[in-house]
Amino acid sequence: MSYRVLLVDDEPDILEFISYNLVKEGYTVYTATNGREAVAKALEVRPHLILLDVMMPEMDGIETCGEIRSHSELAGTLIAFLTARGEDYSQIAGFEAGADDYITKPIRVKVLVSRLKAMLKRIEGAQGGAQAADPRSITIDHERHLVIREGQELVLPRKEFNLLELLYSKPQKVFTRDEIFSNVWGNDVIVGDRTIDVHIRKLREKIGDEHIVTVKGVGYKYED
Amino acid sequence: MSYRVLLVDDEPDILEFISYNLVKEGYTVYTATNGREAVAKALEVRPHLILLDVMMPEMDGIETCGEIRSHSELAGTLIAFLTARGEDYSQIAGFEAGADDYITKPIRVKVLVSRLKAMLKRIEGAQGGAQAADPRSITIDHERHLVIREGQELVLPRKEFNLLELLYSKPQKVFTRDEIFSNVWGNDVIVGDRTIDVHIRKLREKIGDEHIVTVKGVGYKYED
DNA sequence: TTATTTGTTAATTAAACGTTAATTCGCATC
DNA sequence: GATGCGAATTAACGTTTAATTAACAAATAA
Repeated sequence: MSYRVLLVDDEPDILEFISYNLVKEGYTVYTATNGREAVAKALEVRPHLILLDVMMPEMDGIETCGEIRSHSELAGTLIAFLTARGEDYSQIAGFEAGADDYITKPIRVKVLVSRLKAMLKRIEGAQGGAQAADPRSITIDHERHLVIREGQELVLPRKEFNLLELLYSKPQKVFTRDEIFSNVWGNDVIVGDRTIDVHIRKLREKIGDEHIVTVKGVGYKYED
Repeated sequence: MSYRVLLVDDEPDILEFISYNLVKEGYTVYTATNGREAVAKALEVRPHLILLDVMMPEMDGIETCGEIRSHSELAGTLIAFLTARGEDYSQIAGFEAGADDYITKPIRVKVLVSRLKAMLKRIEGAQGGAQAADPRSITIDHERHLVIREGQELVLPRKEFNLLELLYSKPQKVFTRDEIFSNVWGNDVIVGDRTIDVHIRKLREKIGDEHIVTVKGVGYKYED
């Protein structure tokens, strides 16, 4: 299931720009061009996250935020403010009003997306799947020597399992090839270069490409 | 600008709980799970305030506090102790060690936040905003092989990463081309003159021109 | 100015990694 | 001790990305 994001800005250009990029990232995007519309739409589509421009005619972002927060049906909805750099005061006011994050224009797509991801990750744990949340993507059952992915039990061959175990032991940490060799194969075994690649490939096939990231010239790491 | 708080506790759950709440309050939160990590992180991010669990394995809070106080760069950093109610005060000797406040678990979020606010208010007046130096505008995460700039994670190719690592290791020090060559390329590799320039250029592109300064006829240096 | 050093861009070369299929290994079974 | 079989490894080649060079522009110190 993809996350629903409600985008609120009075500038159609910005709306389109952000929308385009978020859709490309796999989000389901809804839009509104003013505060009232935003509240209505939020009640309708129950977005996981609302991206709210601070500066809007009539009902500004802060006010809209307050409005949204006053609806208990929307509790747990993340709100992030969009604002031009320099509107510093709004940061304070924004958090006060109940914002979860604060993003400055001009918008760098990558920054935006990574911030959204970080926010959404939070609710993943917090709400236990109530309305948002992808399930924790994979877990390892060491005892039964199983990998569980989307509720499904996978049996991995020994080397693949050990490799995954290692990477998974420290998500985000980049393991060099040497580290991988000495941990999975042992220091005295000499195997060719492609051996790791092939195992990585098989792992990716089974647990999903997105989880194992190559850092060229350095090594590999596991990501959720 | 939001205040930077460094949270130190060996319990991930507590770390997450407090962190979540402080972030919600608008603080920028950094974490560490032991004393050594805490000191390193403190030097890196220059927090306004450090929230330190007293009971930790290996290097306890008191010891960590002493360590921090011994770094003159961290003068003016506020330190608050976290401790379970009932722990023997005399044993703790927290204030002795240079603590600014003392907060007992179980933690009530509102209490915690108001105490932090009160403490931070003190430095606001006292140092007129010139308090704890700004953190480095970029940080290097060796483990994840990432450079973080304005909250944004950058992935650098190996040579660029190594080059930045070197310059960053001693900000302000001018590294000669020879030093750079022998450290980043090794003594036996021979590459052309422009190679460094090109890498410098790419680095500048990614982390911002202002950080890498040319000292003509001598070399390059990193500045914050 | 002029020589020297550095900056910039694009083109080239080199490394690292991905992929597939074929081969070898270890081990259980006949 | 032959055979079957999945796992592990190697081999060969393709692809991608990084590193280097080359050629020239710009800046700077003598």
